[in-house]
Amino acid sequence: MKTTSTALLETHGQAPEGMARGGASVYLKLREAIVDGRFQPNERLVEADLERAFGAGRTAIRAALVRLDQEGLVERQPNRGARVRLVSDREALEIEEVRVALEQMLAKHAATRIKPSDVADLRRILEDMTARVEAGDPLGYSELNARFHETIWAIADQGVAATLVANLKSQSIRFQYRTILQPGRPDRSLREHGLIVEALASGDPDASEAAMREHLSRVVETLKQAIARHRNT
Amino acid sequence: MKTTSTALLETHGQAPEGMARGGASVYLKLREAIVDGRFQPNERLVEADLERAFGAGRTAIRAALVRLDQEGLVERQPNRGARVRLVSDREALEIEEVRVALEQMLAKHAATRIKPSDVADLRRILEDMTARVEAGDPLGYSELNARFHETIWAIADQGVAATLVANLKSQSIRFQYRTILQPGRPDRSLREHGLIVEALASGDPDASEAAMREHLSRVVETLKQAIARHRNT
DNA sequence: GGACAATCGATTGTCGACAATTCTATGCAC
DNA sequence: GTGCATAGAATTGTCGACAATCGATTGTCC
Repeated sequence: MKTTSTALLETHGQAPEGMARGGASVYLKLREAIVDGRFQPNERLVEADLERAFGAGRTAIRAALVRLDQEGLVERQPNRGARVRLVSDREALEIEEVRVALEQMLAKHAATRIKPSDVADLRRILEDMTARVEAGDPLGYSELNARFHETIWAIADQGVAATLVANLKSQSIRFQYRTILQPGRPDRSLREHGLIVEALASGDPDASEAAMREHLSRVVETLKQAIARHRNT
Repeated sequence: MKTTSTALLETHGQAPEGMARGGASVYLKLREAIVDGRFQPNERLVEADLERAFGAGRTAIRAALVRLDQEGLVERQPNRGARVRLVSDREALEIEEVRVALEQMLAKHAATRIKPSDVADLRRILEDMTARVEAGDPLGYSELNARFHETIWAIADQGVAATLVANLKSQSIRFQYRTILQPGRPDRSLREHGLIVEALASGDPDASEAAMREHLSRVVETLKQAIARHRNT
């Protein structure tokens, strides 16, 4: 299950040239492994192990770790190695708050640029989401949910904001199921997404921004409750 | 003229341990040099040269470049070295749009946490800003303007958002004078800042958010015009 | 003289070895 | 057994050397 398209991450990393030969992008492989959960939070990332695991030299591993550290997915302490960074409940909430702000803005811009074919795309995704809810498939729903939002980012054509929000998402991915698994949440979520599509389709920036704000504010609220129930700061 | 406090940048970089010995943080020194404009946009950053300039080993230089690349201040092309990244007019606008979204959100949160002493701090800065405008000192004004906003970030206590907005600012620092140097802009800017302080002082989140939005929207508008006049995409 | 190929210098990429540091386990005193 | 110092292993940090690549210059052919 590839969780996020890597396209947005390469905005200013090494260019995605034709072939990813040799140890060209250990970075991407390591990144995917972390985001997909193949490494646990706080798990140590020993360079020698990674060397064997990815068949790359230590130089490449080292560079990848520096990058991922700067990106916030990995935490490096001098002379003490690197670990998968554990994002706290508190920080997950902060991230979600930022997401609200950015996605609002993206929705506003999307409204001014949306084309009929884009509306069709969104409606199609919405239909699929409905099907998944009815099928009781939260995993599939989550996947489509991600695609829904990514589609809006693409329409907005604001590369800077899109990159940021994508990065934030990979950091907080561990928390994504805490919201959608709440009772009654899928149905409400679905309605909210519907309202977003309608607002966008009408081409009204303010309405679209408001609809997105409404939706994500509820997500934050749900997450807050889920975390309060779960306990630990 | 140190342009930005480095505190926010070390959120998850190497820890700012007691002594910055040897080549401990070539990263910070290089970063400062770039942000302060001691390297021109698009200027090549040859590792051997930097080695001599900073008295550090190539390993450290290399790590710093990787970090700065990930951060967006430097652009590295495989086998072709690193350059200071040139952010286009288009991208500067995108960055400013993101800043609007983030600072709105920060203002909203600041309103719910602000203490009387914070209000006093802001008012004091505002007075200094007024003095600089009257003295016709745009450089000093710009400096205080930065401090004004940073103070609000601190009050909001949203580390994630604050870090992002600080990073964005260092990327677009080259554009900061294009807005403030517009005729009539300082006076209007001053009034807008005054309204922000009042809204924050009243503790009203929505009013604070609105005031910040109003202010930064005008900044965006001004920048748009300045760029249109300046020509090049 | 201009287009193209070959060569050379400059620069980056990678590897291996060693130094420095941290972590673990062992031994010892009490 | 507990606390503490010490030795050894594991791991990271740094350096130097060499290979690979790129850019520019030179040389050659037409």
